[in-house]
Amino acid sequence: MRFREFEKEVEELVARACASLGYGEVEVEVGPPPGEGYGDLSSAVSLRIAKKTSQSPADVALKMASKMTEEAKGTRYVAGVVPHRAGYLNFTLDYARFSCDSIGDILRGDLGAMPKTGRKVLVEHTNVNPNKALHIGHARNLVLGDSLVNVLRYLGDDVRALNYIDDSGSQFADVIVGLKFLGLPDEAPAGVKFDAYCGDRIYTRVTQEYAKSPGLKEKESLVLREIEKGEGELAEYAKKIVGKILAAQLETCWRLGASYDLLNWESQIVHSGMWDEIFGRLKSMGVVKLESQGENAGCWVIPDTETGEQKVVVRSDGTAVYVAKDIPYAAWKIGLVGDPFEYQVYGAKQPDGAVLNSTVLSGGVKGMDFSGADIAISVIDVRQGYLQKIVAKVLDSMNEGASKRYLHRAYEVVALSKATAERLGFEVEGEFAHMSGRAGLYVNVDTMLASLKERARAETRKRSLSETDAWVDDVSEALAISALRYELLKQDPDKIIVFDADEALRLQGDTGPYLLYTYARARRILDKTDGRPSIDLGSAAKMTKPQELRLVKRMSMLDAAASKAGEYLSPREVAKFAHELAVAFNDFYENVQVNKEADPALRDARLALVDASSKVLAKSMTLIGIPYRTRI
RNA sequence: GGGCCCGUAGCCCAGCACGGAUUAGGGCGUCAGCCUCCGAAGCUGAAGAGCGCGAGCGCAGAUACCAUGGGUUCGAAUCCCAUCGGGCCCGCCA
Repeated sequence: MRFREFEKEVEELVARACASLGYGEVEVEVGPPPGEGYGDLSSAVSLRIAKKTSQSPADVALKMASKMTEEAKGTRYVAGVVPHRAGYLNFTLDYARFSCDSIGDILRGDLGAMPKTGRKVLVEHTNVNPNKALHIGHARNLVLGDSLVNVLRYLGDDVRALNYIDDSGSQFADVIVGLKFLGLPDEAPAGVKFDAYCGDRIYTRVTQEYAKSPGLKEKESLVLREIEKGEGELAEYAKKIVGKILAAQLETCWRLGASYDLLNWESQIVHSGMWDEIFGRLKSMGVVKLESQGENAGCWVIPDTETGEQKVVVRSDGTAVYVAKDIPYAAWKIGLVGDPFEYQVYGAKQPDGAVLNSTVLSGGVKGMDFSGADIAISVIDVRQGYLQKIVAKVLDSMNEGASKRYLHRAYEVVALSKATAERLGFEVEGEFAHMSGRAGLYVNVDTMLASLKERARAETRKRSLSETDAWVDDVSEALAISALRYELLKQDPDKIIVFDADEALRLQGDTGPYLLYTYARARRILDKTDGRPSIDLGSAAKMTKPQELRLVKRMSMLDAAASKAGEYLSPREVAKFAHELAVAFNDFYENVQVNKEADPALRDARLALVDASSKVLAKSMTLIGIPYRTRI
């Protein structure tokens, strides 16, 4: 987008000035000025040069500015260079030209999406154990991962979204225990989703029963063994149940706007033989060794040379531990092993129309080009950091530098506020309580969305008395999704989100609905006009109000926000951008008349600005998976 | 014992990645305003970041201010070290 071009011009000006004034190689950096009245872009190079050459920063700035003023005339967007007495160089934008170009680009459909990079990226996210409904902690994972997928695609990467299903773990096995050995029905009661039924009524129940009757716990290992074997009546039954749970979970995922390209199954990774191959290689390379003494005697371990500790990877009974299932998956992703899988269409329609595939061990097609990515990103909560590090270390030992291509996007958990946890019937000592699926302490996404939707519905109905119920329903759904996604995305991933049910129901202030409202406001202007959005250099020059200029400038920074999001694997940069753009638009809206403007050329230019900025807002919302409506 | 993360107004957060220009921004809440004017899910203003008390004032203000104390620097909310408080991880569970 055009702001980046302006930046480049400024960087070149500065670099040339440094060279011609004999300052030598200086790292040119430009950034946003601290506030208005300091131009549109600033550079502190003069401070650095002053230090190097022991001159006063103001003098350096003055010299450089006078050098650049002449050259600036040859640029497209740099209107002027102003030295500041503190030693900064401030550059101002030629707004007429800039507005004309920026708005023109966007109206022609150029929203800053980048050309293909050729980089193949896998993003693994969601990964909910198939034994319960998604709770709001899972939603944080999904929102982060799904938004990241969108952002990276916008940045030109070839991205596949992966969802890993742990269908051979104890959490899932416990559901089978409940169904098979506690005699619980394998149909959910009317009105209850199957995933919620399994999580809320079976899994928690089985956990309680384990405490009461120790014999039952043996059934868990029986189920695990049968599942691992992969054949027989119990295994077939488990397969059927996992499919039902997954289908219910995916409904929620899709409702949240996520979509996936591939489902990976833990059971298939185990059966694929990848681990045996990798294990063999690790043995011959001496990365793992058979411990002969101490408490790990009889186990294959990875020694940590720094701490002297060991991580067991194969138990003394010969079975592989959890990380040993993660290692082949990771190696498969970045192409350190051959692709043993075949692929089949999973057969359900996703919201964005993308085809969802599933791995199979036989009966599918080969060579779907999922494995062997340049970069693999795993969105997994911070508690798995240690294990992810071990995985990365093993990858490095298989292939020098491999861990640079295997990235863990960690994020902190979602906890429940004291008030919310207590309302669920739990006693809380501190300020908040960690969720626990086992204990039944969590807030399901579907439940939360239902509450949000009801609140949104009441508000929407109040404002639109003559609309149909279907319309109100659609809008309320969009508001509910936006509220939840924005809430989970806007906060720093390193910080725990303390979720408070009341607080989260807010539809005002810095929320998702603010974005929808702003978009609808903008579209309203375009609906109500007789004019046509159009712009040329002459009409662009008539837009001189600070609110107009701020809006144009902000709008042209979407690509910069997305780049930052991609660089730091942090899509909330886009959420922040969307919010800032919405603020800029509302400021414009309150202070600048569009349809009442008497000068038709200026009116049309403003219409063009409204059209363009609303398109950018919509695009930024799409990147973070927030739906928008022309009216709400 | 080892490691990771967090600590910014009553509450929640942004700013920290690359140290700089100032009133350290925003939301919630509180108080006061704005719909004969393109949608009030919006916007504007005030109070709120140190100390004291009769809670509104007073004291500060070459400046005090981002948990506390040091350090680096011409310059620190931002970098480094230590300390305190909170959370998490370190299993032949997954």
